[in-house]
Amino acid sequence: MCADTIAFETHHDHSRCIEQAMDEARSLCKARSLRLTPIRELVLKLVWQSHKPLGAYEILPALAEAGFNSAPPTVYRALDFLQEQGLVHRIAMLNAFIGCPHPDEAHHGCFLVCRHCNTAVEADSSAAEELIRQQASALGFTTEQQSIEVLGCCPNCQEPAEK
Amino acid sequence: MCADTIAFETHHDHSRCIEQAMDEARSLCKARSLRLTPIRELVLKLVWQSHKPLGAYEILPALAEAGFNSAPPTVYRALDFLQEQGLVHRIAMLNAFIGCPHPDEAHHGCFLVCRHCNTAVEADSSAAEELIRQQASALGFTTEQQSIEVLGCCPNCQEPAEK
DNA sequence: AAATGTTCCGTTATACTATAACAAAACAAG
DNA sequence: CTTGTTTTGTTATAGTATAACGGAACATTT
Repeated sequence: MCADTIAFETHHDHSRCIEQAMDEARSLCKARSLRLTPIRELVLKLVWQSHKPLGAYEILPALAEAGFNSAPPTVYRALDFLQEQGLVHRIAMLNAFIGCPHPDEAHHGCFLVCRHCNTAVEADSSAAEELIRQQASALGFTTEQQSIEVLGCCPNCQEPAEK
Repeated sequence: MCADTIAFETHHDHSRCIEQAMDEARSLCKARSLRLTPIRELVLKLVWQSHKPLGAYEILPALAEAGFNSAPPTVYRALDFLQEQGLVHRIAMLNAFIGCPHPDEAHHGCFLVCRHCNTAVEADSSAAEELIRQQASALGFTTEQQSIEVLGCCPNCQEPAEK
């Protein structure tokens, strides 16, 4: 499993994560002739404010501060767009959204979410996914979309916060 | 992957599924000295009415008909109990609940949900789970709880309802 | 630049999902 | 039968998400 474990590196330069994500988003939208509007850009940036999944309603106040309309449909529309383009993922267990570190390649991903610090890492789960796909296929089931989510304890929280 | 694919068998005798599930629940609760109260029993039976995941609010009217109080906390309390005892699982993608065909063994399970007919099958995913657990472990992440959910098309819906 | 069709956004209302908090009832054990 | 515990009733509210419609912004063609 290769993963962007940078999220688990406590003191990484997070501004670079944000910059890179925004750059990728811009070039990806350009390549696809899609409009990364100010709202969509801001929502993406807010989601990338940390490596912790963010609820839709946590985004609203920041939208309001930035002078935008801030009713739920606004943020959900932006999140829908970003999800469709693979720029963010939704974590169903948490009803929350997290930025995708490699939106170029189509994938589902496997999310490791720490119960203690709430940090989530997206790990490549292609081996497990393929295994599941094949086993489902043996039952006559055609896989269209997978969701693999793991709750547990990240490396930083192992010692200090037992239970 | 071994799975109770009976859910995909269109004309199976479903009353036997229900009976077996209720029997197992009764003996399991007896063995654990827990009370399978009338409400809990009814909720479990309702969840087992079909092999399609059921929303909590779809259970309420049936509770009311049966003469019980039917406010949300009633059904959520019952569902919480049933989940804790492994008698039902919650499918996060759907905000819905489904009966567990083998509540005796602790497990997470992998749910194959058909987009068309909504039928869900619980498949054993221990191989994939172990793979994920090991890979997470290599990143220093301790797995506590896994959720594997698959959307797709079941064997019965393959031909008729393409897209 | 004006007209036109499309996409995006603002706005209001509402649906759906889930839990908090506290009192009353049922139960189990001594 | 009394006491402590578990379960249920009840009211209220929190949290998550979408429907529907009109208006604004944008891209394209003339």
